[in-house]
Amino acid sequence: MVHNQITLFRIERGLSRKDLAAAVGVNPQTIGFLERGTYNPSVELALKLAAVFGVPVDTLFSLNGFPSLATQIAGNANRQKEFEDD
Amino acid sequence: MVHNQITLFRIERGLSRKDLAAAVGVNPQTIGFLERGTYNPSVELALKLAAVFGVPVDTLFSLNGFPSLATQIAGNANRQKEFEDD
DNA sequence: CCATATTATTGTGTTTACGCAACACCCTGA
DNA sequence: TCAGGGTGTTGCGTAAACACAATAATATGG
Repeated sequence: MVHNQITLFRIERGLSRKDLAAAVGVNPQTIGFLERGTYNPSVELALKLAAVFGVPVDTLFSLNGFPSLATQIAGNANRQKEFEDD
Repeated sequence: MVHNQITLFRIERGLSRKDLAAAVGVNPQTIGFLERGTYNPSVELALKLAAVFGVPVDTLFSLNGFPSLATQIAGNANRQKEFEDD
C-alpha cells in the first residue's frame, strides 16, 4: 500500500483536481482515485506530480505513510533549529 | 518514457537480478524488463528499489534521462567544492 | 432561489505491469 | 568438457492503471 500527500499539496496551491489532472496529463478521475488511495500510480505519473509541486517523489509518496502535518512542520522547524545551532 | 539507473546501482552493490528481485519482492524478469527500459513500474516498486539502495526515488528514476556518470560524479564534486568554498 | 464548480461514484473498455514457465546464449569454474 | 549461474526473450495469463462518459451530491456565488 502506497500513501501520498497529493491532496495537501494540491489544496495549498489552490488547484482543483481538474487543474492538477490537466497539469500532469491525466483524467480528473485518476487524481480522485489517487487521492482516495484507491491505487498505486506509475512512477511516471509520480514524477510528473512531483515536478508540478517542485518536490522530490519521496515527499509525495511513501510506503509507510506520513506523520501528521504538525509533526512534519515541527520536525522541520527542529532541524532548522539544529542547523542554526551549528 | 521513464529512464532509470537501476543497473548501475545493482552492479555496484554486486547484486544479480535475482537478488534484487528477491529484495523487492518481484520476479527476476520484472527487473530485466525494468533495466531494459521496456516499462514504467509502479511507484510502489520504485519506492522499494529506492529503499534497497538507500537513495531517493528521483536518484533512480527520471523523466528526462540522466547525464553520464562522469558528469554526475564531477557535478557532485563541484557542488561539494562550492560547499567548501562557502 | 438558481447557476456553476467541485467532487464522488459507477460502469465499460484498453493497455500494461507483473507472475510464471520455457528455452537459448554466454561465462566461469570444477 | 560439462555443469551452473546470469541474462535475454517469448508467450500466456491476471490484475490493475488509466481513459471516457454519465449521474448525483454538495457547496458557493450570483
